[in-house]
Amino acid sequence: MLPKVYDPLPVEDKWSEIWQNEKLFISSADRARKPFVIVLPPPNITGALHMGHALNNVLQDSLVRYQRMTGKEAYWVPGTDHGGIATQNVMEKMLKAEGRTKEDLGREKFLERMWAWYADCGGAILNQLRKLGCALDTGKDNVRFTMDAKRAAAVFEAFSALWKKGLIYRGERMINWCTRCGTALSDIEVEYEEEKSKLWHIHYPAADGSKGLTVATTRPETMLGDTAVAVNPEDDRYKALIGGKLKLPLTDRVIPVIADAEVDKAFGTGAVKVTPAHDPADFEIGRRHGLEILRVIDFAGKMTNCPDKYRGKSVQAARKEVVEDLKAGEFLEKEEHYRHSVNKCYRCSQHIEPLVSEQWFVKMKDLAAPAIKAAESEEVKFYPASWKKPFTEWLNKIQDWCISRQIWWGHRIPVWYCKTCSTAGLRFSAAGELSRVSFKGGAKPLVSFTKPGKCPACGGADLVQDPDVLDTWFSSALWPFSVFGWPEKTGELDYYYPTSVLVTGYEILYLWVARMVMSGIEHMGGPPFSYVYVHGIVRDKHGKKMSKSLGNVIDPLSMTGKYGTDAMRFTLLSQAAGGRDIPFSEEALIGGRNFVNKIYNVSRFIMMNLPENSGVIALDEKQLGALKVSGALDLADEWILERYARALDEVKACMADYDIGNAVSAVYRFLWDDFCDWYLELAKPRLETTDKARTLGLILHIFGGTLKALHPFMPYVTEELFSGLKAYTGSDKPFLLKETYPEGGASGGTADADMRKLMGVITQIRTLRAQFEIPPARTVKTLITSSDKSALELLKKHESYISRLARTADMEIAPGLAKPARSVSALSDAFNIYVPLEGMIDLEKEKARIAKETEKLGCELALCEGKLKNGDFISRAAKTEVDRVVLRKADAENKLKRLESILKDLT
RNA sequence: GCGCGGUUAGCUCAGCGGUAGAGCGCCUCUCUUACACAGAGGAUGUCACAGGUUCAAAUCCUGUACCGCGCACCA
Repeated sequence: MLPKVYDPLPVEDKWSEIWQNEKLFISSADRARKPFVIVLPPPNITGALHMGHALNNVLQDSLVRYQRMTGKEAYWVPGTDHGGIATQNVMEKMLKAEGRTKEDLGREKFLERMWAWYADCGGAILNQLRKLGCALDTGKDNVRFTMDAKRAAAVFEAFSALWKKGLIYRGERMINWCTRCGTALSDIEVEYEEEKSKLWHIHYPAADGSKGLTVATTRPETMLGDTAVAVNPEDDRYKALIGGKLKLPLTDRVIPVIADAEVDKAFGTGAVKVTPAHDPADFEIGRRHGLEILRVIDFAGKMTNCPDKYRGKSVQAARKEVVEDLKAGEFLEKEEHYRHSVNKCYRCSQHIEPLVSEQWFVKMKDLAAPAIKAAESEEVKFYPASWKKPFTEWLNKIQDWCISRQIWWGHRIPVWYCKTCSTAGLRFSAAGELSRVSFKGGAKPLVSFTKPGKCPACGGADLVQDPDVLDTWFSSALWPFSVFGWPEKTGELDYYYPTSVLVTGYEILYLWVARMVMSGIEHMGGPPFSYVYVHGIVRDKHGKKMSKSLGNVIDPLSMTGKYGTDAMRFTLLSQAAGGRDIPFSEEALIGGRNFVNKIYNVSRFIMMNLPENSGVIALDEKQLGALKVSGALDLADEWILERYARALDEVKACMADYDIGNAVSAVYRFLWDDFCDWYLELAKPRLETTDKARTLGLILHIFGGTLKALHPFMPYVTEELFSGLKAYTGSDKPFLLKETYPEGGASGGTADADMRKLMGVITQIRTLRAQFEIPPARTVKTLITSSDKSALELLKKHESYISRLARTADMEIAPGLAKPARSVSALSDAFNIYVPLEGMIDLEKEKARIAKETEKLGCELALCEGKLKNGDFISRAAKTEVDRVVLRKADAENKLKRLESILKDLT
């Protein structure tokens, strides 16, 4: 005897292993079939997968499996991402726990550790993806890594091509510097957070001893690097001072007052201290006016180039001291409370220092233009479409991309320098490693994948590589074609590129998606995918972002362990609609688990009824067709086939729109509401008769098809149950993924309408029973009458449905039946239903029921009458609508009349 | 400041021009031989607010409020 409750774990372990061993998910460039390709957004090898990954992967898996079953050569390309700064940070933390730093190890040893970590963590991630049921082949030769040899070749090719086109350059610019990570970041890697702070008003006296002026700042410590004060040229308060000199407090420097139209007269005091080295806006002012760039904060976030007392102090400490000293010197006019946003590193949340530094950049304007066009023309189409605008707007405002990172883990910049020729431009650390390069100092770049044999200028062989690595997103940007071996012209590349759809969260739309589109167009001549399915973020149940510090992280694997993978997939998918964020709670998984159990129990029910060794009994399409033609099918059979077809049609329509959530719930509703609650209940008695084989055949046909239909969404339970029924369904395919997705093609016959009539009657009788507290086990006598003879015939013909599902006995179905005394009544369509209840009847209760019903119908009638009296409605509304209202009115009138007569008889 | 999304049953959300829906929760009855992770029945909403368009508005338009998220500026 099968257990009553489904146990997912052994099933999942079994199938995930079999699927991998059988190489079920591998794809070959089969030119006879249309490809459907998704490249997996490669997870960073920073640790375990989180809920967001689970959602992302479950969505992709559903698409891939569905497309595979509808006949496409579906391929989901797996891989992992080295994850640059994020992963290096993980390693640094581990080293810290050992009491060491990466410098203790040195670059080479550190990288060895990183590769060992990749082997562990990368493997673990693939394992987790397998557990989620992902149709990814995780075999060694199929899994890519953003830093493996082929991807390294792609990175070099891209860098070199952009360099040759003059799109990559090295320059001194204002960049975002994370003092904790010790590296430059691109503009989109900075996050902003509102913080309470102060606005300090500082008086700068004039150099000649006159009054001077007052500036307002949120960063007093940067005054040590001021090289001017700017005012608006139209500002009458300061016009006289323009061109004059000010004495910079706390220093012995004198700085000019300059006029710049960008200065907002209304903000603060209307006078701006200008620190070109440490503020992007000031940098621009400095550039316009040829101001000196005086760096007072170094790469470690410590003060430098300033009076001794501040030197070497942190920015925070210096700020405090500077404010105190200003106060002591009576330069501080006031302190205002002020809220403003501070820049934070997206990887470590520490403050970002804007500083001027020499870095590698990619010129973006020319690359962005065709990408904007692709989005606007919908060559690349977004789901939901609302992402198109932010996407193009971001590209329109794009700035050059800082691609160099001062970390060790990543693709080393493929640029070499001759020690002899470039001495002035190179700086070495104490350990003898090249630590910084300056083109301003004369370093001459040689772009090469491997170390060049000799310097083309002096013939010397002493060449060193640029110490920096590339932004991790540089290699990610190439992913949709690097995975297929680009720049080699491989068969895979030719067959699979461009890919079909990219599934990703909106948080990396600019970091990743935009850059893939640009690189695809630049290097491959066309966008890397035609659709971008943008999903939301999985949040906690209060809508808060899950984070370790908040302690609200839900681990997907512990959830699948507790509720089963299929349950979690179902829950995520049904909530994923519309690309919005998903508030996720453990309780939500219960619904999914219950559904899985329901499916399992259908199978269990079927198994219990199957004759042993019967061979194939499921009906195929041909047999069904024949039965239909010969009229051998019962109304319920016709009905369930119609509902089944309609559900499948809905799935098809939804999937075409990437509306996976609604596709799943269409099958859910069909299986649970139609198939289980009505059809199986009606089929039960027939399983005791000579109709058994035919009924079982139909059940197997539909249930087998439903399992196929559900398989893309809930792969494990469907595979397990389908395989258990194979001997009876006659399937010759080893796996559901090899089956053809069932087709709908609902015909719109009369079965549904007829069945609705019966269901209405049944529901009414059930309601009466419940309201008059008739024990479920007890049968009741029931009379059904109507003036509609053909409708009565329908009931008469299917009397057994009613007696079975409403537990009636001695039913009388005939026209003109009088309401028996001491009976309760209900209306359904054209039917009057009477249930005699000697002794049990509560007259007042029945009267109240009928009164309530009468009131409802009265409202309905009034509504219809109101509409029909309205001349505008008659003349302007669609004719079908007017007809409908006329019918509704007639129906309400008719029912009211019947109720009235029932009430009269009620004594 | 600009933009995007949200505001519907206690909770989470679907519906997006023709009589308010689902799941969970709640109440009543039932361990009826697939399933109590179930079945049957029930209660519950001026669809944020104000205008407008329309014969008809939760649904379209405009504005307001509140919530969330981007982007920019914040000296």
